[in-house]
Amino acid sequence: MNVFGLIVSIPRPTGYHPDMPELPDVEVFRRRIARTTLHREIERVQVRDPALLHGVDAGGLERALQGSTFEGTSRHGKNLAVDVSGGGVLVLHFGMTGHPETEEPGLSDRHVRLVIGFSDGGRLAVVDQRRLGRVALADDLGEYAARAGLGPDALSLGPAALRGVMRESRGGVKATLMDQGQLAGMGNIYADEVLFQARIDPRAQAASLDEVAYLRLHRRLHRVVRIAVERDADPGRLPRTWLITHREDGVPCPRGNGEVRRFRSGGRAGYWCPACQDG
DNA sequence: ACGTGCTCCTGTGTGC
DNA sequence: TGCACACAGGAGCACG
Repeated sequence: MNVFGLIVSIPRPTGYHPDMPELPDVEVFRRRIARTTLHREIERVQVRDPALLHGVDAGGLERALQGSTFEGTSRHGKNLAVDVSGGGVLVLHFGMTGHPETEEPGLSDRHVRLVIGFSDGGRLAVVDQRRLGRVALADDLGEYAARAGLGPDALSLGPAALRGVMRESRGGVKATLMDQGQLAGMGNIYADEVLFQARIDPRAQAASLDEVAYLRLHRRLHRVVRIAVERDADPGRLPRTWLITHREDGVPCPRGNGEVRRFRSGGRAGYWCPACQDG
């Protein structure tokens, strides 16, 4: 290894993903939008990328929003809804790389896909580099969730309900956790995190776990989401004992047991600690 | 009813 | 310097 090899091998923060909107991230988005955009008259709607619109065109979105105000927010899984005073909700899904900008958005940013301008000069923008996000209208978020075939929000499931979902599944525990039709909100990153903290082998069949493991799964899911939201889902502020900042094959386990391993399922990379996750 | 693999999409890093 | 390719992963789809 030469000097250049040393330089390029300086570890960049692994697992740092500025945009990976899963349940905790979307909850942070929701709170920010609730803090900053309510009760302000919508003056203009600028659709910069119609590809994000689902079931509505630019004109329809403009008619639904213009002159109205946002009056409240809700979240279901990874979907965020903003109540529109004229009726209905604006539903936002951030795909893999999306996020809302509520401060002074850099409007020249070419990744800005939607700008909602308020009459007081403020704005709400949707930024989405990879254009996998979605903007839609619905009567309410429950109606949208039903139409989209989403299961209950992951946080709304009690221990017995989560156990029920797992016991009825014939798939893997990680795939079931990420199945938005069973429970909505878990993505690749947080599914790995919850399984790591619950000490469950991600390759296990969902129905094969013992009762204690289901309880751990439920408890850890809630705890992981709560702490992540408290810390604005900012990986840099999450506990260093979490897997999320150690998503790299061969690095030491953040809990001090062996090494983190990469595995693949369904074309997706996952990470786990074989020494910790033996349940 | 599962998993797998492909597609959408853009940006980054790596190998030749 | 460029070209090809893998990878990132949310979600929907065809396939076996």
